[in-house]
Amino acid sequence: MGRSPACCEKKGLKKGPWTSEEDQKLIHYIQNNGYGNWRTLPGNAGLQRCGKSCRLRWINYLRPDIKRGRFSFEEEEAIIQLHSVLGNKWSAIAARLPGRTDNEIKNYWNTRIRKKLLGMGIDPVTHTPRLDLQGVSSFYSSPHKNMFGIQPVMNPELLRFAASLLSSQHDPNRNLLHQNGQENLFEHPHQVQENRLVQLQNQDNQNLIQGVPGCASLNNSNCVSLSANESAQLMEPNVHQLASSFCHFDQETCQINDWLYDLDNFIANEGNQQKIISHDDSNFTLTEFDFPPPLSNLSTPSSSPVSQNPNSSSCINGSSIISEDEREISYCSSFFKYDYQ
DNA sequence: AATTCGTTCAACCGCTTACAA
DNA sequence: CTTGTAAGCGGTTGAACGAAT
Repeated sequence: MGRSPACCEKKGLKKGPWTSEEDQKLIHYIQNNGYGNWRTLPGNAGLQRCGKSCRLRWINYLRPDIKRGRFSFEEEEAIIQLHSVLGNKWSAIAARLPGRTDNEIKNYWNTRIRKKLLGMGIDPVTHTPRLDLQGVSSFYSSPHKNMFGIQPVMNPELLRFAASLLSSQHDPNRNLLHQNGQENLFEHPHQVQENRLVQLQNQDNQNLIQGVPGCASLNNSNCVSLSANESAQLMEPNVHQLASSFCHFDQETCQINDWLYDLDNFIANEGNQQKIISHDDSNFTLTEFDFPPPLSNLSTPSSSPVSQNPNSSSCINGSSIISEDEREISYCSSFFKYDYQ
């Protein structure tokens, strides 16, 4: 492919912070002429900058529709959810957060959210509990505040469950998951093509649980079971799983109020599939979605607002973070349910 | 008051992608 | 099909700032 633009290598062009005079020149020029050609823009606008620098300055700072200031809690939550699906696709994430730039989100992720997740024992890359940490499970299940003064924010049972599933991937002999039955259970208005319900038997999952640090409390519980094939599918190493990490955090009282519904989900993305392990009062549910087109084909800039409703479903596909079109694309051809009680 | 350390974020750099010739 | 160019993207850097010592 081609090299980077030669304009960046030209000598005599100014680098570094922009002055207000330069800003005014750029704003004035774009307001009158638009920004069709960044290469020729600097010369036409009377700026001693390369087009790349002008573009960046406009997009990240001068654009009139930029929302500046602190990220709201809803925005932060949206970033985490979107990152769990899209990874470091900052521009794709920014496209779903009106008024925020990719650069701003990237910075915010690297300086705040990433540290927060690490502090809570969550791998910010995979969004899974960091199993390398000793006693991570007890960390989550502790009724006390952790070292950061924040109460555990995730459903500890869900964490254990996800940790169990994760751990089983390393040992094919630990196929404790057993498919028990099927039935149609779910019919979504968006043309679900194939529904599947798998009731999971109560099984002795000692081996599985013992393989997970801190999961002893699940001994004798009724662990779910997948077929070997399905288990292997779910446990692909490249699966991204979201241990959705934020909750109702009352900034005034500095207390965790309750589980967000969002917090009871792990979301796994694998190729064109998304798997969500969710939890309600008595059941864990594994939901599997097919994405006919790859994620990269999901629409770009959407003006759909970020959900402001804390009660909205955490299912990424079902939230308003993703546009109706995308939602339609995302809805699945198959639906698995694994009960865990 | 001076220095050190940590954090933030604007800007840069290098690479990839898209597209036209 | 190949090549060159512009635009876009993500990782990284470093100046500025505030807090801690």
